[in-house]
Amino acid sequence: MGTETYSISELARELGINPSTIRYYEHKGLIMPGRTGGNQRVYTARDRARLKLILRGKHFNATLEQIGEMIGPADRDMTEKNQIDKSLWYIDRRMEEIVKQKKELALFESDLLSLRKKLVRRKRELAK
Amino acid sequence: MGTETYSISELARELGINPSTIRYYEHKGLIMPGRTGGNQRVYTARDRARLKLILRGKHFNATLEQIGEMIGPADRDMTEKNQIDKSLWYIDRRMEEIVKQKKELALFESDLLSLRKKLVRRKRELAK
DNA sequence: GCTTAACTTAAAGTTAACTTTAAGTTTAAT
DNA sequence: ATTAAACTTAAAGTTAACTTTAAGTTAAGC
Repeated sequence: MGTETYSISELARELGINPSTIRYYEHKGLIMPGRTGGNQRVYTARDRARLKLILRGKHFNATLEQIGEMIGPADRDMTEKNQIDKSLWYIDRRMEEIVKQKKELALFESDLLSLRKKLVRRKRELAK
Repeated sequence: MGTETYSISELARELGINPSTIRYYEHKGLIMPGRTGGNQRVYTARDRARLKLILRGKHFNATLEQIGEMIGPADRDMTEKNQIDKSLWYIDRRMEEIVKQKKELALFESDLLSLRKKLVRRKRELAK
């Protein structure tokens, strides 16, 4: 029942990142896990989902700051209309960028393909 | 007739980057423009094409080092079979990554969409 | 010929995003 | 109860990719 929690190193191992990186994200305000009696960090499924979202965003060039703006502050429970509107605004901007990125990706792919062709042709020249 | 050349600042302006950035790429071995009698850099159409390729690669996460490996050294005229094979190998690796990147992009897009939905729902809750 | 914008180099400075370190504290296993 | 692994903080260190600076040199317009 939705009560599974993780220590920082479990989560880090699962996500393939350094525990320090997770602490760094916290330092930057992107997550805010709970603590045990002895002050050690405890991560919930929600924290894990946030982290995955952060990593996915990172994977194609969003800065941590942009990601923070999209997913909203970690502490607040997103109960304020203003905050929701702000997040929505950033999400919509990012969606526009995704469209652009898709186009750029296609262009780069075709650039690479034509570079590839050129190289193959040159190689054939050399072989003869 | 294919003889158009550019100064560093012309090229920088056209590409929307800092002249220092172009010098930095040269420092890293990615381009190697000619020089005037007075030692100032002269860029050809070929240099310009290389730069555009670098910028496009950058736009979605290739490091300068990876780019350098794909497009080959700036000085050599790509007349050596080994060098061509090396470039081809890196190009093919990058193409594989492009496929992955496309998938990730789609995943991120759907993550963002579901985050968006959640936010809209919560906003509606607050409004009632 | 003079001025000034654009260029030259090499080195230092900047920023984002970590990563490492040091010196201690907590938890888990025996 | 002891030991070792995992944790804690704050600060310093690292890396890539620039950007800025300083002290000159070259080129273009008048």
